[in-house]
Amino acid sequence: MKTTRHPKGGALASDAGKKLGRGFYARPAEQVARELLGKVLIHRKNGWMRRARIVETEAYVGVDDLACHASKGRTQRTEVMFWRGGHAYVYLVYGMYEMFNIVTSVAGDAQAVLIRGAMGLDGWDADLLGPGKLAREMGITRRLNGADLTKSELFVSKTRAPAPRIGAAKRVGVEYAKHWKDAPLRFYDQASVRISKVGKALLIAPETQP
DNA sequence: GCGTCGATGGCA
DNA sequence: GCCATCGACGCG
Repeated sequence: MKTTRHPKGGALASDAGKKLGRGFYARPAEQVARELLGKVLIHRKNGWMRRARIVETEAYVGVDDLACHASKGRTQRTEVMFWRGGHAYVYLVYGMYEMFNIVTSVAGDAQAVLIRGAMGLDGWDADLLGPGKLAREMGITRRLNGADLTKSELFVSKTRAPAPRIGAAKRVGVEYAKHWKDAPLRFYDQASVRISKVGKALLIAPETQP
């Protein structure tokens, strides 16, 4: 892609590629979480855009998954998780960090993928490893809760990326989730420099293709 | 490099 | 009372 770069990193918004469509998101969270690795997340604003390659995700697989917010039921906070796939679910944790998730599957089946890490593109040298930092640096706030990624200025590019070598591990910060706490639903690109909190003990056998 | 701890506010 | 977190601080 031919791009004009912003001095601090980022590129002209007009150079953004096509958005992934509903079909991509209307599938189980685990599959979407794997296939999001290597894809490019874009947030356009004021004629410019920030692009980042996704390197780490986590799947939350529905009301039966005790780590999934939707397991608490359909509340004001979890409402968008019950919408059809492709919407942003953004919420606040620990009083200061916004978590950016993408709702997946069909309406009524509350699954979502938490975007945990990415690498800045277009000369953008931000630290996007960790969900709190990623959302903050990409300017993703609760204002975008419920946004439709198939139509919004926030979206994932359809551009084909080389399929990364995928590692799986247990999810972070879900020790309370009883028999779900060790489920291998965190996925990461093994070629990525560093992944947030990937302890050796957490690693499951490497995998190859989404 | 690693363990511990506090910040800070929404939520059930 | 708990968090799908992060950064500062103390080690030695």
